[in-house]
Amino acid sequence: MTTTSAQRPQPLPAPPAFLPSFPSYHSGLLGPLSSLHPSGCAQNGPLSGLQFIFPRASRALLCTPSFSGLPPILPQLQLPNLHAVRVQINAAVSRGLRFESARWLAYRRNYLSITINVVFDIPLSALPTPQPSSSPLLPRSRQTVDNHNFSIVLDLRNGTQRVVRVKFFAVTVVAEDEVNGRPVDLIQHTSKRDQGPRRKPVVARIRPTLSDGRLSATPISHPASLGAHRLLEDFIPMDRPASAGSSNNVPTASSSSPDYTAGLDSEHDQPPPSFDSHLETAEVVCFERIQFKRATANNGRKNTAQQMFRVVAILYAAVDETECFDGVVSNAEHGTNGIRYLEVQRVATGGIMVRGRSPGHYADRVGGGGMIQ
DNA sequence: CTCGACACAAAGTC
DNA sequence: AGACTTTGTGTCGA
Repeated sequence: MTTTSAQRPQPLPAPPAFLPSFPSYHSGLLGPLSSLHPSGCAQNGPLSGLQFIFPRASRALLCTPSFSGLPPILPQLQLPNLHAVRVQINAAVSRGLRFESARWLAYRRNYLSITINVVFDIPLSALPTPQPSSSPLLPRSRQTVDNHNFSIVLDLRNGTQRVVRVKFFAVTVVAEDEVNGRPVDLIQHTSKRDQGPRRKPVVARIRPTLSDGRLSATPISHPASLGAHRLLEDFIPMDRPASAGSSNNVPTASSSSPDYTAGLDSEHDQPPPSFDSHLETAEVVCFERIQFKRATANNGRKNTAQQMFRVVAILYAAVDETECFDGVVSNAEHGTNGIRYLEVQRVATGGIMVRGRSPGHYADRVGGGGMIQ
């Protein structure tokens, strides 16, 4: 049976037309400020878990759940002069979620876009030389970490500590069960969707920006702005060096490169961690074409526990693996070329209900959202 | 029931 | 304006 336009439900409804009347923030680190980003994106939220981004020009109003973080436990990030660094991860689900019946709702087969940037809160007076003078015309909030060395204080098994130099920073996005924290697979498609490979979101290098005690001055920007590193076609294999001419605009995945397209195709193998091998780093990383691999259980069923997932953005500090051999490291990933990724901080959304079937399946149910079984 | 695959069609882009 | 691309989702079989 063919699908007619009359049968085909409308795409995602317009996000809520109301706006929060007061500003609030991504994490507890932030102070009060309503800001206008250089990109032209003002940002407010959350209001009852809502966060709004107002993109430049005529793009539709975006709507994202707010991400919140727990205080980092270990390791501690610091400057060479031992000045501690506060970290803020700004993350947004800039596409793919609806807010319906007072909860966030996703469809397993619809794409999510997740945008991340990272701000280090450091008094500029605490920065050792060289000061970030390479960009004197940029606002302070746009200055990056490039000219500075950061270190991680690593606890060792013998009870002492070691200061380990950070080679670079990286972020990734994962999902988990809201209640028990068990991992929930995310998959990333290429533009070929079903015809192309699928795999876990990569661990992508990122260049944090610096804030002089004004973390909220650098909100997340829309991925279309600021030259965000858009991980659209980012299917470069872990061990293949990035070519100098590689471009994110050129699809790199194809059926002729099967060696790195296995990804999640095998249900029997746990997919290995994937690491973005781009030498280029960006201040904003956007993971696009992300899907939940499975739906939540008991969607809308009465008298059953509604399972919820959450999206988690993680910041890693990449260090030399040889310096971690006797370290007490709980959350870390092994990279390639002797790199170890130590988790610095993570932020997560609240619960998201993920529907596994088409919207039409739910449309004629009571309340438009509940499966009554 | 769930999930992957195939398919159609609307909207966006070139 | 038309072709092509992208993506939401209807449907079906395993």
